[in-house]
Amino acid sequence: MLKGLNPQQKAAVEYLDSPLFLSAGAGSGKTKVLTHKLAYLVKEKGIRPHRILAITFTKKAANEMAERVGRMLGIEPRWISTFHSFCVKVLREDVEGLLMPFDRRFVIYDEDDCARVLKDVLRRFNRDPREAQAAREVISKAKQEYRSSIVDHIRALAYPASTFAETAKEYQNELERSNAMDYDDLLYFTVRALSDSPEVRKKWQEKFDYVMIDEFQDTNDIQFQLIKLLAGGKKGLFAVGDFFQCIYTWRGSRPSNIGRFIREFRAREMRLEKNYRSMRKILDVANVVVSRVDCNWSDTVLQLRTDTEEEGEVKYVGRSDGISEGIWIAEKIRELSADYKYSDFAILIRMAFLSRALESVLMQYQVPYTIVRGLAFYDRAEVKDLLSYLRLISNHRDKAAFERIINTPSRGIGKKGLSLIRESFRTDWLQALRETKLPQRQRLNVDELIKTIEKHADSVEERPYTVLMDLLGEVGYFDHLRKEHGEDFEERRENLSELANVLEKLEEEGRPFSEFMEDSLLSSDQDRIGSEDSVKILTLHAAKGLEWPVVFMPALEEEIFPSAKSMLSEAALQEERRLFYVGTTRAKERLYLSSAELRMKFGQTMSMMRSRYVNEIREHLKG
DNA sequence: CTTAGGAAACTTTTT
DNA sequence: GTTTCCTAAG
Repeated sequence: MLKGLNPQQKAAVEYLDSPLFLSAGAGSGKTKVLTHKLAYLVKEKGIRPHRILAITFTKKAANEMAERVGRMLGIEPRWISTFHSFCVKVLREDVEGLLMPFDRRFVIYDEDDCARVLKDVLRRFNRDPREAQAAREVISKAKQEYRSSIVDHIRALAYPASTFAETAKEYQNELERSNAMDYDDLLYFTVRALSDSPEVRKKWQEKFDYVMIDEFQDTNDIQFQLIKLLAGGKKGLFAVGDFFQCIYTWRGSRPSNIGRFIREFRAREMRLEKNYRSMRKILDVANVVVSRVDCNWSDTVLQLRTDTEEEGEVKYVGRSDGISEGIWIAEKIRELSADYKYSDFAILIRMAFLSRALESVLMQYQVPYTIVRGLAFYDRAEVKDLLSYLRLISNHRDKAAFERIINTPSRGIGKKGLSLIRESFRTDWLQALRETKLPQRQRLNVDELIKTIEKHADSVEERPYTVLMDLLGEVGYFDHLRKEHGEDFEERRENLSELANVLEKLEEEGRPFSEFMEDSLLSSDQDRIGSEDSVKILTLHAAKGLEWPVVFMPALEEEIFPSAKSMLSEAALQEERRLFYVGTTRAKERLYLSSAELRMKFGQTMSMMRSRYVNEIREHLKG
């Protein structure tokens, strides 16, 4: 289990005397330490694999870790997962019987569903539904900070955040009536379950002999709370992180959790600074960037070292506009494609909209590419519509699903009809649909819908594919598509047949529909990176933890990277710098930086200034 | 209630 | 350049 590890890695694997924090620089082999440590605990220390809990940042990291450990041990430990999917497991077992307004079949709402609910609530309070985004952020933050009363906490905030207190209350009521949780709720209610019930706490504390957490710099308050509850004084506690790669403070990460972990758990601290990923020139640049990152809680500056003799290449080019920048990238990829596969290339962008220009150029040059976020498959309107039908059929309380499909295809139910139906809601939407008084034409349409829902209610869980195929005809969905989206009807039908394929496979394997929904909601962008041989285009955030032989970082321009909004605060600028560091350290052999003088933004051509980061590393660039 | 047309906002980053 | 929201006529 210790073979192939350097002395520092080996020390971290073997150390068991107290909780341990491992500060692991980019490319220093932290995943290796995590997997070897897990295997070591099982093989050398006789701990049973399912008594080890390992929490990772993304599902992709969890799967990879499980697979690697599986190869070493012959079995895959059961408890390698993300915070969110771990919480779902806890809640499915223990949410009932805790005086909580959910039952174990609760569903998870994505941002779209949450926005739907929030907009409706805001409208009822005579407020602008466009505030939904702001309200969502306030509510999310309050839950992440884990206050005993979310509503009181919001009321006490500074204006205008405080005005969302009532909104938050009603939003939560609506989620509870739908038996639905948002992403934050998964953590919030898990922590509540563990803190409120000594029995539940004991059960989960005793389940694990050893707890390890990856990417610790990006944990938030409530996640720290959860770890504390699970730790329950055990010394088998191991966290790995790198302050310099903390890039999620905007959504609540607390890099200070590192210091807190060391203090509160009296953890031993170890470091890994030897880099096994990047060639020398890339590391030189990364070290310049990292030396400018403020880190006031540590006196030792991170300095990555490597033994490799190979130099690699770092190059910067400036181009006149976004298109010629794209052309330069496409030609470079062509030139290098003699020595590399397409999947060896990644283009890392600061903002999603930057993928547009790149996309059209790569298409012209016939370079196969995959945009990792773009529009995710499950975000397509037609896919969401049909999934909402299935959701409503399986959970008659699902408000977001109900509102999505009640008038899709059109049943003549508009604002008026919808508010009548909402008023009759008592137990679920099926009941509300039955009891609402409606004009005759609408009544007939709604009766059809009720019949459809009732007909499939018992089979949707086991036979989602069969139900989907029936549904398409019964509600006349293709007619609706042809009428509403004549131009790209074919494309949309393709998407639906892809959904059908997925569900057919699910049905054949005998996996339930709810499990499928859960999986797709808890997977990250990274999980959607396939193994196909194509150039990957993704945001820097999505690139965290990944690596490629050749990395492009285009659009290095002021107001893009660093972003305009980050310039308002020093803390945000610091985070941008860390993000730039994360970007440069994704590259193994070649790193190509570029910028353009003119760039299309909001459909207008803007004149851009070269990013400060390019100037800072100038002496390390050639060309 | 639907539809068409036009204004306005929109771009950080996401489990 | 695109999506989303609003309005006024049918």
